[in-house]
Amino acid sequence: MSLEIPEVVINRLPVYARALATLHASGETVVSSQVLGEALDVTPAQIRKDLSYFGRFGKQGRGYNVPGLLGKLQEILGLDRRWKVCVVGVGRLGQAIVEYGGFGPQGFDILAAFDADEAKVGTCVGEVSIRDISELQAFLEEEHVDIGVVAVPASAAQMVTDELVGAGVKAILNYAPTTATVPSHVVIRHIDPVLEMQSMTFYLKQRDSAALSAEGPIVRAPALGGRRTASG
Amino acid sequence: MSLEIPEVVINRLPVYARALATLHASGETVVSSQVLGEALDVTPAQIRKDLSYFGRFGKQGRGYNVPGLLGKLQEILGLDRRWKVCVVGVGRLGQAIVEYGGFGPQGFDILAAFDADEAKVGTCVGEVSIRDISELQAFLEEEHVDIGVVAVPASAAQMVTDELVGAGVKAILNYAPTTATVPSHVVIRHIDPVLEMQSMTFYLKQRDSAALSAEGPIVRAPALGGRRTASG
DNA sequence: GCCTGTGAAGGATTTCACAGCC
DNA sequence: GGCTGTGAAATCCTTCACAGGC
Repeated sequence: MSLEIPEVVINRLPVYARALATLHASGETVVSSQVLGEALDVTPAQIRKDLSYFGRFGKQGRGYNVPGLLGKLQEILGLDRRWKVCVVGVGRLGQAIVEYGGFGPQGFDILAAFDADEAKVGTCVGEVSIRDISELQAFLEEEHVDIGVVAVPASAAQMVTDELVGAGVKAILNYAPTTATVPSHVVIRHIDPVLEMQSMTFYLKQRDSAALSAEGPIVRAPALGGRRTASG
Repeated sequence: MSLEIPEVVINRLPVYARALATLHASGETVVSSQVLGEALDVTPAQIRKDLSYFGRFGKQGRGYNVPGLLGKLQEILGLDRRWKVCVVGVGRLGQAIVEYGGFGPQGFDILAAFDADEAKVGTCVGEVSIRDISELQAFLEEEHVDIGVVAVPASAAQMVTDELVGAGVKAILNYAPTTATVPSHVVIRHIDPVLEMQSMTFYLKQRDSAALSAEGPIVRAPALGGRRTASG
């Protein structure tokens, strides 16, 4: 056992899981790789190959049991438990993240938020209290926080990231518009709508100029958005 | 001429451009692929190869001229002009997007926002007025909107996406937690922090269980966040 | 000496195509 | 007949390594 699993495969699993949850909610009990693939713009072969890294979940002639496969994927991804999250930076963006109701139902608990602004410290955003950034390290270690969310200005992002890593956080979601780097034993993902737009304009530009001339590079068609992603 | 350019390459260009802008702002005038790569966690060979799709921008023995390469990348990506954006859905998320100040300085003008809620129509978020969703099609065609941002509930995302595509929008940034699909002549990117977290937990789980047993699949180390989609 | 640009090599990922089973 | 699971083939992407130029 113990095959090497490509990261691209891991990134697609939550997408499959989400689609299965939707099917499940609407009462579907079986789905084929064909049908699932059409909904997600992925080839059926890719879905089957991806799943085959982890086991044999389907039935020939029928397809996959929806709740069954959903459960397996949740188990594989570690979504059958809850994870501790903290947010660093409570500006507009950080506030929106803390107030966004989408993390809790998916198993991610935002335990606390941190900021350097004295005026904010001690207040709350929703249920989450804002603490002084100087307490970050101690809190992370005491609470065994799993995921750190970075929502500070670009200029502070690497420093905050280093602090999170220093305190043993193993996964970071970076909303700051800069590339923070981490040691190889830590996972980091970047969310940046501007970068997404800036790569799309390349294709918009192609199309524009194609109307006028036959110049410019030819371009392959994209699939499965972003990162991504990659985004993405 | 006219080589096929991989999408992964296009997705990295904005990352390079952003790093160059930062270097430029701090007064640097030249940079080598080595140094740029260290800052971004990308191999120097990859940077050189990526750039080589578009031309020869460096000087042997020295590296790249920072403002020069930055300008070239902006030109390649179409960032030397402004783009028209509209936002569909003005809930909490849509509001945060419209109020976020980061798009304007990068050349993206949010012209309008649309919502189905009668109570919101006619009001403003910052400088942007909220219009009735029924006016979407007419507005898009009249204003030649380039990019549509989807910030509606998952259940409405595909319908809104189809409307955008139907009115000729060629690029879509989807914030809804669902996979909307588009015809191949349209580009779409998805932004979903929950999916990003859900793929990171896979690695967190690995680490946890690795401490207890030698079981579970071995995993390859990731690089360059997101996008992954990015995804991003 | 240092660094780019790039063919060629090596690896990774996707797709094909079909045996096997329901 | 329909569909999975999977080796093999094909494609795509990254890395190597070095010629060429500053």
